Amino acid sequence: MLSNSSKYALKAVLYLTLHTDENNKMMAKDISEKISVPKAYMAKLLQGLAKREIISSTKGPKGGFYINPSNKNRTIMEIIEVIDGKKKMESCMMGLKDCNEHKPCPIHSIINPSRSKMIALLESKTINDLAKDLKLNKVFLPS
Amino acid sequence: MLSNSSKYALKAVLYLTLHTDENNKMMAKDISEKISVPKAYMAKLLQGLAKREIISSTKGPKGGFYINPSNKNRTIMEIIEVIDGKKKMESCMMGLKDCNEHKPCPIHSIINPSRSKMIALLESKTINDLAKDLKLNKVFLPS
DNA sequence: CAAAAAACATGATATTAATCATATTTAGGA
DNA sequence: TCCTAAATATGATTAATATCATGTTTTTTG
Ligand code: FES
Ligand code: FES
Repeated sequence: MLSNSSKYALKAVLYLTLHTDENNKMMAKDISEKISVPKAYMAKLLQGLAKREIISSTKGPKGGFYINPSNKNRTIMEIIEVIDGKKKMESCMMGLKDCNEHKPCPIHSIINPSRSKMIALLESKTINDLAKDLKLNKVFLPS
Repeated sequence: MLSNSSKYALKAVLYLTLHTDENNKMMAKDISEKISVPKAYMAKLLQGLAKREIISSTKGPKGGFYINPSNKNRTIMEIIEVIDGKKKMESCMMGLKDCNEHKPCPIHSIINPSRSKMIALLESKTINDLAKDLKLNKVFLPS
């Protein structure tokens, strides 16, 4: 439902939101250490996120990755989509071509209401929302 | 969240529930064709399900796989657990060691209520429940 | 009892996802 | 301007899933 890569990406984006801005950038290597993600893998993910403008980056000395104000308004779902693709979460869990009320699979009624709720929330919450919770110590980032 | 193998297993079990009993058994090959699952893979899955007594089987000519009355009371979750293992569905979606209210990850409050609901339903619905829906044409099995 | 038909057990291959490595480009500072 | 530090692009390796193949055991039937 959520790939490993998405988890790492989300962790990284939240970490960056808490600890960086235009004049406090951070290198891939350091981020990877802070959130315990393999560094080369982290770098690749961050590059992908930067390309899609989920996060910001600058090259060269004193460069690095960071979050600027417009980045903060991305929703959680946007991050997941960039990594896993749009439809992964919405596809039929039993393998029907498309998942809908009109021709539901046997577990559609079990899965779908909860999943829809979940998706709606992921689409409404921004990374800034979650960052606020983190600052208040209401929630915790995996080591 | 739900492996390919689990999907196939669930499809197969439901198909068997509709079309077999002690004196109407079915071979792996035929089941695989009916539900469009590669036959060797299907056979392996069915053997695993039989070993854990999710379905029944007999060897030799006129043998095959089938569902008996006691098999029918298994829950959907039991099938998923046999294939994917117990904890796969309950683990933290961001990678925290354990998922609980006491030390939640940033998306716990988004994910967990819906997921708990889903799990509870999967644990309460039996394959017989779903088979009834199928008979009434309320739901449909993937080709 | 012998032969054949089926599941069973086990291992091999292929595909995909995760991880690693490295050469290229860009930007800052001496 | 040249050196160096960083991201970027691209591809290679490894690990995990999914898929395939084959020999062994059990049971029915002639
Ligand atoms: S049709 Fe299968 S989950 Fe909706
Ligand atoms: S703590 Fe992460 S999903 Fe519950």
